[in-house]
Amino acid sequence: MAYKEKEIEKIYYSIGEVAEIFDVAPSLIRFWESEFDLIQPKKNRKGNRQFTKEDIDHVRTIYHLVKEKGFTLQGAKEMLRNDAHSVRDKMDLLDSLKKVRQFLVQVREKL
Amino acid sequence: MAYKEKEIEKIYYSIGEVAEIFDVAPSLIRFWESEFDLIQPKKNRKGNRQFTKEDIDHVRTIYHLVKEKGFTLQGAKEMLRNDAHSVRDKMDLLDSLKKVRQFLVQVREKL
DNA sequence: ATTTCTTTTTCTTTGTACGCCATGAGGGAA
DNA sequence: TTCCCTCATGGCGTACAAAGAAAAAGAAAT
Repeated sequence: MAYKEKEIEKIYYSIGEVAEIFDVAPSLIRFWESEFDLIQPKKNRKGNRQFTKEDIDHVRTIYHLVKEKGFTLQGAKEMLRNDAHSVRDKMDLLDSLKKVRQFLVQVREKL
Repeated sequence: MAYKEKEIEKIYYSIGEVAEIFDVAPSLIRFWESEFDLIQPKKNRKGNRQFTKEDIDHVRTIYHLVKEKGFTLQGAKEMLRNDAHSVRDKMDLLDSLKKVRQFLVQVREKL
């Protein structure tokens, strides 16, 4: 299982691999990179992008805002202006609040 | 000041007045009405839209999500799926959280 | 007060600019 | 062959804006 171990511990991921993770085209990853400062993968001397897990997590944040939450690119940029790291957590908190409210509404309806 | 009193207590507002409030074109208000169930102003028998203050507040919610927060129309619709009333409040809470975090980061930097 | 003319506001339908990518050319490295 | 690069161009749908017609509201004159 040495190979598998190596896979798990892989440091860099190609743009094709990243694209596959999110089921999007590589061109979209490149486009987002051109739009968002948050995405800045290293490039080897050949020019190929090398994504770390952290880079991929940044892509995940963009994906979350744009594809799941429905922000425009401009809106996503605004969201990222202050705090890039915890935006996803806060959006999830927002969802939690909505769920809590939903629950309370149901409780009230029972009374 | 009877006239002014009457103005203040006005019940219905025209689409032009509503558009002016948000500094947008009347056509945009009509378009939003066609897109969002939340906006459903009464129409007189001539067909002219008559917006109550509550209707205007619904427009304000759409404006907030689309023009200030940067949601796509689809994203805004998703936000409104569960709870139309308190979305604005929650988004403001989100902003508050961001401000609190910003403050804490600054405090940490001082140490 | 009423008629006439002009401007404003509204309506629905149709048109369109731009955001958000996708595709293609032309090429390099493994 | 396959995956990657840059740069240019293409294209589809979103998000409105414009066009055209009709009604209403002023304004001027009688």
